[in-house]
Amino acid sequence: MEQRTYNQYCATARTLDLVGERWTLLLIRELLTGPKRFGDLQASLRGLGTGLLAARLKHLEREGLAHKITLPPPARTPAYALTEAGEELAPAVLELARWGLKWAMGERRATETFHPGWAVLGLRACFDAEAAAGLHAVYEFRIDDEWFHARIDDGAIEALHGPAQRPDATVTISQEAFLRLTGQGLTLAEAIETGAASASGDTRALRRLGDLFRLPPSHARNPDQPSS
Amino acid sequence: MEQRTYNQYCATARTLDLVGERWTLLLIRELLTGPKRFGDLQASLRGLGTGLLAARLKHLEREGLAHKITLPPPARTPAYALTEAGEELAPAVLELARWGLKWAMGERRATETFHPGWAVLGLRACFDAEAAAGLHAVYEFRIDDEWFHARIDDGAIEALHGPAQRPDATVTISQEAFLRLTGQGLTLAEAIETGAASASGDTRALRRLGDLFRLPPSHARNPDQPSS
DNA sequence: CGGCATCCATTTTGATACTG
DNA sequence: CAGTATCAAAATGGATGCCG
Repeated sequence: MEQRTYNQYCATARTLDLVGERWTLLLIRELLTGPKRFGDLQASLRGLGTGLLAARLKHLEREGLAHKITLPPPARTPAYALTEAGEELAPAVLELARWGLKWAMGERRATETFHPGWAVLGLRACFDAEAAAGLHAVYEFRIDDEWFHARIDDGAIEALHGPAQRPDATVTISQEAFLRLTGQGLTLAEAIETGAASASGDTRALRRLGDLFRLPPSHARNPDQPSS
Repeated sequence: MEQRTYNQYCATARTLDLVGERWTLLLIRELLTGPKRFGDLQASLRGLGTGLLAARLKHLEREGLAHKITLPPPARTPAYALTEAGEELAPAVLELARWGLKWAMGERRATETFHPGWAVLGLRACFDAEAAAGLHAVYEFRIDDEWFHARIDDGAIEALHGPAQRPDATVTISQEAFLRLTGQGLTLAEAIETGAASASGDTRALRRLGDLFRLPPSHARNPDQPSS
């Protein structure tokens, strides 16, 4: 299958031939925060059946965007990770995310699922390199039972699933509060005050955390309905 | 219709709900070089039928990404143009293009169509803002019977379909030669030497032209087949 | 748990014919 | 031209069932 192509000698069209089918870019989004297991991928992507997921993963493997790995001990379980080519789709995915933050985000709809990893990728989309000048710090985020870490090195950020080895600071927060943190005006300081979050570790690193991310001004027009 | 949604409270997924369907991003790509008429859009997108094209345009209108306009006199014919929200998809589309230039371009396949407008957008994707420091110039490109112009203002570039009002320099070139110019190592100077292109106008502006665009090193793995 | 195969109802698409 | 109507082919989704 998968013979459907735009048949255009155009870089955009060629890219969309590879990653433009339904679910594919969301699969890549999932893998951008680190390797994931088959079941975890499916759990994150409601509506994507096992058959189509297997087909999409095979496609990504065949095209050299992802590969099957065995997680390091003690896990030793199969998982999927991005190749270099796959990782390099990050700028494109983050641009789509930035556009969505500005033009399409609004309120969460009742039918919509949410996973903290998406917001962690949102951190990357909102990262302000200038604001991070001179900063070298590793933050750990514990959101309900999912842990993430972000490593900031000057103007660069890396945001991955899983605990940090040696975090400079740790933030523990409920998924619900984290959602408001990234999606709305709630600041980390406010979340801590109200008890929705708690933080520990290097105080200087924590003070800078709030300034590292900059949400684009929202111009979303239809915040509540899928608009037909 | 159009009720199919990922139902995820995620900026990337929301964006793909709006522009992730087949043809939609290519439609936006077409409009990024300026307003286009229904028929011209269809001519650029082989395989897209009139029915689907009409549906996609309606969708873009409903979502506020494009709108129907009447071309200024003497044309006075209907066309479609991007709104501000639509224009702002340019960074995402250009990132997809940059990825494609690096990882998916290779040789042109026998079945593939090509339109100069795509390469003009490629100029934007390859534009090197640093190299354009201090430059303010308008270039006109005449590629077979299609004319384009690029306005460079320091680190900014604008690349649109249609003639320039007052170009500083004009380059006339065959579509075939233009293709090699952007897709391969051929330089403008070489093209002019071999007679494939001719240039006129401000000499200083023309001399800088060749340095304004930087192709990413190609890592394309399967240059010739749609790979199943 | 990971992953493929199968069957089936529903959508989406592609191609073409047709109308103002 | 611009756009609708129509229909066949393909992709999707959902539910299983199976096998290591």
